[in-house]
Amino acid sequence: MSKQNTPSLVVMKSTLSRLPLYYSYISRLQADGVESVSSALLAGHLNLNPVLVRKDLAQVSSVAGHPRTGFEVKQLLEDMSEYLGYNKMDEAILVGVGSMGRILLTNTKFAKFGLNIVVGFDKDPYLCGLQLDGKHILPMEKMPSLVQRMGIRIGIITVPDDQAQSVCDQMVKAGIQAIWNFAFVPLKVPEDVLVKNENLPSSLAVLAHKLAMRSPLPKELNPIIEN
Amino acid sequence: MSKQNTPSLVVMKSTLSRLPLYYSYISRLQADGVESVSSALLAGHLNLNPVLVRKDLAQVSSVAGHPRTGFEVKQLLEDMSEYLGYNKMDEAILVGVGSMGRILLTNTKFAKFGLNIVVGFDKDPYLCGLQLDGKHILPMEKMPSLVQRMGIRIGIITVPDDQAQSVCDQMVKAGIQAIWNFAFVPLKVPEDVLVKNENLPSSLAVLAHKLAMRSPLPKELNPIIEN
DNA sequence: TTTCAATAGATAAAAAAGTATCGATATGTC
DNA sequence: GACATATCGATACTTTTTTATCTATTGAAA
Repeated sequence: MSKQNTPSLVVMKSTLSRLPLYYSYISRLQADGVESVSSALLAGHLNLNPVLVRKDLAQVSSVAGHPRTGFEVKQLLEDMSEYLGYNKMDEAILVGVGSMGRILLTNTKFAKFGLNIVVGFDKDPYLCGLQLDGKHILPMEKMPSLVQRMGIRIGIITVPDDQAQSVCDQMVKAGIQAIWNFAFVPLKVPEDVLVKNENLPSSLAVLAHKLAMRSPLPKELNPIIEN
Repeated sequence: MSKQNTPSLVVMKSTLSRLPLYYSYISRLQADGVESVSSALLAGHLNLNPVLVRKDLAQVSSVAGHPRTGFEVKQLLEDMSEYLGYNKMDEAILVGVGSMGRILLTNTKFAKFGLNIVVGFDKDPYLCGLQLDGKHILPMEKMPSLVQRMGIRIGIITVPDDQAQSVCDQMVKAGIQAIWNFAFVPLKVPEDVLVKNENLPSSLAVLAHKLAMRSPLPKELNPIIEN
């Protein structure tokens, strides 16, 4: 679907979560010198329905795909990059420089996905002042002013569960508009603040339950792949 | 809904992913001495629709909720525990004792959720032989025999992306039936192997896109909370 | 040049997930 | 003891997401 066909301006959340997968795979294709890609190929590789992939691509591609060859890799990557905001970097702060916080803070891969975690905060005085791969760790007190001064909109919470709500409140007060929450507690936020929870127990529940269901009946024969 | 009303034996995946949230919250209630809980209370706390919560609970609760008071906390926790398999521990191995691997390997919280990561594997000879919080780290070569000997069915992949498929293949060959994949690559597996992907870029895409949409139009007024 | 298989795009159907509504029923209040 | 009300359970409905089907078009091979 090219833009003139009035694509639905509202993107499906599910589409959105698949796009990075497409992007990642197509990037690798490009690195291998491949110049065009079909939805069938993508679907096959990602265990998805080809029609679903086609519809997803239609949402983001600025040009129609060519019958018989598919989509041009270069153009498609540009469109997806644009669409996902991988070009214009979003800046974020992170609170809680524990083990998980460190992983996120020092993971260089986020830059590729348009996220720049500019600094980490922690209440531990022994951590404050240190740097991890060039990322400063500052005391919590400095959070509000930095957020405001830099106009930062995204906050990442990687503190222990029992401190998450308090940190969340401080973030909101400082002006943070979107929170990526790695603590396994629901956060209470004002209506205009966005929260995305990352929770492993939920994922695990799905996996474990399916595995448990498996034993009695051999069931279906298609590979079951969950994102 | 009590069991006699022929509850749909197929559980919604979405229900399954919410159950741990209920469980966690209700556990805290119990710790506070609360003895019964209503779907409205749960819903309010978790930003969900009360009807949705009620339907979820109906799937797992062995007894009907009481009008006016809701569900008995003790019984409900037992039912959920049973349902989610938090009682009977699943054993798992983990491959890739890097930063992420270490978090999972040493996180004591998984035990509460019915997962026991018994050992970590790594190809780095300097890591092998060490222990992390009592969890041994062994060389990859020992993986197949251990998996077979202990009848382990779950494998966790926390290696760099470019090694994930290879590790996956080895796991499958060893007899692993379900894989929890923390690498950001799709895994090719036989049709009878279960894969659950954990991918941060997908989550990020949803968050970032919603945030981007936010700026132009102030839009809705309800808090937007994603799991 | 003609034929043909692969592919996109569009539309329709189905499945999954979530929401609204209503009557029934305990529980506490008057 | 009657009544008001919070809550459940069931049904019906809506929305979202996925899948199926059909047509047109294109590029490559015969």
